[in-house]
Amino acid sequence: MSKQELPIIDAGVDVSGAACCAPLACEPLSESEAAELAPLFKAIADPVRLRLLSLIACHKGGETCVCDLTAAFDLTPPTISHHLKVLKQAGLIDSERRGTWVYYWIKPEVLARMSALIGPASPVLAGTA
Amino acid sequence: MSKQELPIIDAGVDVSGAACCAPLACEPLSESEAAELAPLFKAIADPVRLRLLSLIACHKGGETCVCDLTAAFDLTPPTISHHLKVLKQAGLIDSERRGTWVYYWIKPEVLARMSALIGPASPVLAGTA
DNA sequence: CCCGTACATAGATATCTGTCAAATTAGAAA
DNA sequence: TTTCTAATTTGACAGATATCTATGTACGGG
Repeated sequence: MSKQELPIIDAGVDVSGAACCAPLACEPLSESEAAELAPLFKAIADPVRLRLLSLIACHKGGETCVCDLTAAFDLTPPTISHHLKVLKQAGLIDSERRGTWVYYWIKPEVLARMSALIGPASPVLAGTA
Repeated sequence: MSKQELPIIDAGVDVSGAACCAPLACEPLSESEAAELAPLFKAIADPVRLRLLSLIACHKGGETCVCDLTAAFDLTPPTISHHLKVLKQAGLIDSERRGTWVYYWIKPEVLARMSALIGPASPVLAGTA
């Protein structure tokens, strides 16, 4: 948050006085906000993890055991376990062991926050549409 | 789309007849859908590119010249150019050269599609909330 | 035409990431 | 306890990625 409050608006003005760009409209993401949010998107920026998330979310009851997830891919159990760990460490899912099996479920609030951030009403990404 | 229509629901049933999971609720992402969508999220899964997108989107008039973007970072112009290329190849932004400067703008439809996919009303990620 | 500025490309390199095989932990059942 | 199954951890390795320097291209002004 140190060099981020520099007047970005003043940039792009050459000596002739002709600005190359219009000023800002909404408030852009700060460096620290971006650093905080990027890992969330990185967690779902993989086809396997996207499908894992989808499979977990679509399960009636809201939770899925790892055995079902592993069965849906050509990948080895360690690889699935790795991807689940990435999703969990990002805060997108949570898990609990019950007996032999481990169950995973999604945390919808986090997904909703990410969705809102890139959605049409976002205060940091409000499009021109 | 080959092995994806396998009965995932049947997995997780052990010999004792006790299922470890409930069946599916909504329709999960297919392998090809995930392969198509993941690169979109990968494009914004970087703090620099997230801020670039935000800076571009927040610019009044809907477009920004590269000089402004480069000025907002500690990175070299080639690095910014690289990230803009990644965003453009993913289809999130577009650009045009006008005289000396090159202008970038976002494509809100694509962002909106991504937002809807992970949002609360998603048919492939409908949460338990 | 030549020069300077804005931006992109090419090449090099250090780091990160996805995957697997092998070993490990946790629980259930005999 | 011993054994079997479910899931995770570890270690290794190939491939991707973010960044830089150096070079190239496009445009405008003398």
